Amino acid sequence: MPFDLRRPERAFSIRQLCLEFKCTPRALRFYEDKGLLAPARQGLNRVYSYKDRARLVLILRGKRVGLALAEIREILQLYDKTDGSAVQSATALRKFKARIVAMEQRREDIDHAIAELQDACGRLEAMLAKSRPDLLSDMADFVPQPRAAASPRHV
Amino acid sequence: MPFDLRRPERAFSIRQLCLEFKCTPRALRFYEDKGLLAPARQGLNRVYSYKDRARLVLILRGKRVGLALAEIREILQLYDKTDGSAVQSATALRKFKARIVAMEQRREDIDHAIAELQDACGRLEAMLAKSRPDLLSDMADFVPQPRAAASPRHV
DNA sequence: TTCCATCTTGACGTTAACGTAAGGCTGACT
DNA sequence: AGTCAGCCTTACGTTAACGTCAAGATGGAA
Repeated sequence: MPFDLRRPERAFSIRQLCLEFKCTPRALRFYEDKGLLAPARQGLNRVYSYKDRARLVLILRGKRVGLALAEIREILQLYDKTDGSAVQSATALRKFKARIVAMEQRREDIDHAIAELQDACGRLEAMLAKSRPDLLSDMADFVPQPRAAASPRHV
Repeated sequence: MPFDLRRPERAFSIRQLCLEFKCTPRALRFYEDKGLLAPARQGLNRVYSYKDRARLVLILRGKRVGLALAEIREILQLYDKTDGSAVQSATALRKFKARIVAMEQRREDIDHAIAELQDACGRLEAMLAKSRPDLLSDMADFVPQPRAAASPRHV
């Protein structure tokens, strides 16, 4: 037992993370190549810490919301530099705020899209309810919100 | 006056749409190539109707929320087939609902991301308020909403 | 008529984000 | 000792979404 196994979950192999997050070793190495991750090494093998794992969570979430790896890296670097000089922190703060604005814009896009899809669903259901109600029977439908709750408060 | 100019805004040249939506002619032709748009022609030239313009709005929004063109096309085709057979409509309905679920997942991702960024902002601002309050003066800050109860400090 | 801007259709180039195959190290079994 | 799984690096291939010429049609202004 070469290493601390009392808390075996404090370190992860590349395979473990890949299984957990449904991605491939190639992807993780690629992120490393691009400067988004920097796992420790045990010989040649990569050893991912909890911090690395947390970064990976951020990376994958960033990807899901449509950010490019370069943008995600920049955000992660801002996090890293949070304890730098005051001027650096001020710069970081500005960029964070810009990011937030952009994100909220995307959220509105998503709300629009959802509203439109729900609208289409509503029309389709109304149509089918008249013509072929039998086809509606096995649908796992939660009724689309009574229309009032589109996107009430902008956080 | 070759065409109806009493409502000049009912038809658009490729350039007009590009200016309005900040994209390039190449992009619009590309979308056409991929089956997302099908503008009319006047000779060789493309003439975009209001319906085409509406489709473009959907396309661009889809892009912003991270959908691939192929996915957007599928959604647009579902809209188109809404008036097809009942069975087709039922299929469309199912797919719409799946889309909605996926979209709501993305919305949660975005909410997470925003929350994290705001948390980082909060910490940075607190830090700067103590060390260099002068650097905070010119920031266009709306204070990040009081949130639920301050910020529960689990990373 | 000539010229220019704006449109068109190819066709090849580019970037991002990996996939995939080739060849090699290394520790654990058998 | 062999071999096998799992990791490594290197390097070329692939897909999406366009960008970027090149070469030609066209309609209006000088």
